[in-house]
Amino acid sequence: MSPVTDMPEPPWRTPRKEVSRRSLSREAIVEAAMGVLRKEGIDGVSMRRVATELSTGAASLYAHVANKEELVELLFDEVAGEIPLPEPDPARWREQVTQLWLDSRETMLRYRDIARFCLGGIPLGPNSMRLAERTMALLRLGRVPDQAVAWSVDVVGLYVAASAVEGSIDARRREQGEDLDTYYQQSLRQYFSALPPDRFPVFVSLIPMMTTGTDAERFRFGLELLVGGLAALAGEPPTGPSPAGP
Amino acid sequence: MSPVTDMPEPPWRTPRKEVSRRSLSREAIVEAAMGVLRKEGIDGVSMRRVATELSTGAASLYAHVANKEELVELLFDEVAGEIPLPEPDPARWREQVTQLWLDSRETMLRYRDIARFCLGGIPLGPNSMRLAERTMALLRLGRVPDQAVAWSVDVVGLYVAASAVEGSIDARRREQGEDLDTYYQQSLRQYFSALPPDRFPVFVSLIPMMTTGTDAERFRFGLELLVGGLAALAGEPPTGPSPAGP
DNA sequence: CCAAAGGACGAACGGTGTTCGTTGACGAAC
DNA sequence: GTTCGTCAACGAACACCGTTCGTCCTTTGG
Repeated sequence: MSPVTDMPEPPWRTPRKEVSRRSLSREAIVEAAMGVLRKEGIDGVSMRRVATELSTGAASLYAHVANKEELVELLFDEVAGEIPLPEPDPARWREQVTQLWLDSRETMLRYRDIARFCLGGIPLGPNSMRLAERTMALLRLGRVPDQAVAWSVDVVGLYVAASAVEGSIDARRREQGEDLDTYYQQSLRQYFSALPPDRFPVFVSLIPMMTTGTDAERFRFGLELLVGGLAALAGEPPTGPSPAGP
Repeated sequence: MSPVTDMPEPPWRTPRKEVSRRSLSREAIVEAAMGVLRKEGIDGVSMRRVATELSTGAASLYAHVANKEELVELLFDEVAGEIPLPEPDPARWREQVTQLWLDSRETMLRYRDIARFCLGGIPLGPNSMRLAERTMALLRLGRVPDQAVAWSVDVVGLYVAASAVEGSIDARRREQGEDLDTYYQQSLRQYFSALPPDRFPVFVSLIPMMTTGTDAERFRFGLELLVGGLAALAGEPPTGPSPAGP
């Protein structure tokens, strides 16, 4: 069409080599998708969008990836690979497992709302399995009963993922404009304040404490509830005044 | 087009009354959407699908509902209204709050994957607020510290919703064919068994316990971890051998 | 009785995941 | 060296999705 593209190939260039046609690969697709995920979140990762990133069409991806679900699985496992794993130390198992779960949430959060995948199917990729193995090893080192170990990895995984999803929503709001975040918080507080105190006495009286603390602090509160329960199952004495004391 | 529809109205019928045009309403839309939700899950609830159920077009819904998000909010609150609320009894607060959260999960599960909404924005409808109020009242009755009460409703809500989402996936598989469910379980067990035991020693050794128990049992395990933690914060003595003992 | 108001609705816009049929380049066999 | 089969690349299309626009037509207020 345009004169530029209508120009014949100059003779000193081999006419049809370019960048070697067979350039697409599973790794390239995952890498491109990770870039989109990082920039725009999981909703930005569409087959067309990823294909565009590789300057091709969506149909081309299906030669390397079964469908979008499989692509997301690959993405999640890539993220799971970035979670730092501790070297198990029996004396510090409780601290280590807590830190591991904190790191899990934080790593997921670095990739926006990728955690939504966890809640739609158990992660089974190699990195996810490594994570599960290490988690179970830590709990067993802490003398947590076997049945509790087996269930905890699922139960706590659910909680971590759910918290990461909630955190990603707040993070999105925060980055889309600092004002929008405070506006939202204010309108929420306003809605709460407008509740009829006779029908919601407890709720209204606790409004100040509901908007207290960051997502990360609330997450840690729940996490320590869970880990504390596991420690109790392991026969450890309860910690002193315990978390979230006033 | 067809001869049938081309027929003129018979004279003994008032020509343009039919069923009284103004028939759409917010309630009718929510009711229709609830029907679709019950039958096909939240993914089945599209504006077009709900409109078709009311034998109209999608555009007609927007006069009564701002957008799909608002419709889903209304749906969730409808579901929240079906959760049975206990009459608070100080002596049995722990049992009551446990039962309340068990009922929450079960009620959500009756409406497929509606719980996915919880993880995309805090429910603020009247029934959701009633639920939150009652939950906080129970915890306070149990002498749980105020800050813990305020955070628990969020933290445990996250866990309940996440577990309901996971449960809905299993439920879908179960109803789409009993065979498919057992096939999935078997192939999962097979995948686990094929893991190299030298790299996944703990995981492999615990495979039998990982596939043990129903979703509801696993949920209860985590729930009792959380409630136990809250009871400890309230200064109550720990329960005997505690949940999930072998 | 007429005019303003607003619900109903068909059509369209720009997106989505996925499939189909064709093209064209490569490696192997002859 | 030529032919042939295989398979990645790809454009087009299908069936959806949420939402908006403009128009019709009924209902209501004056």
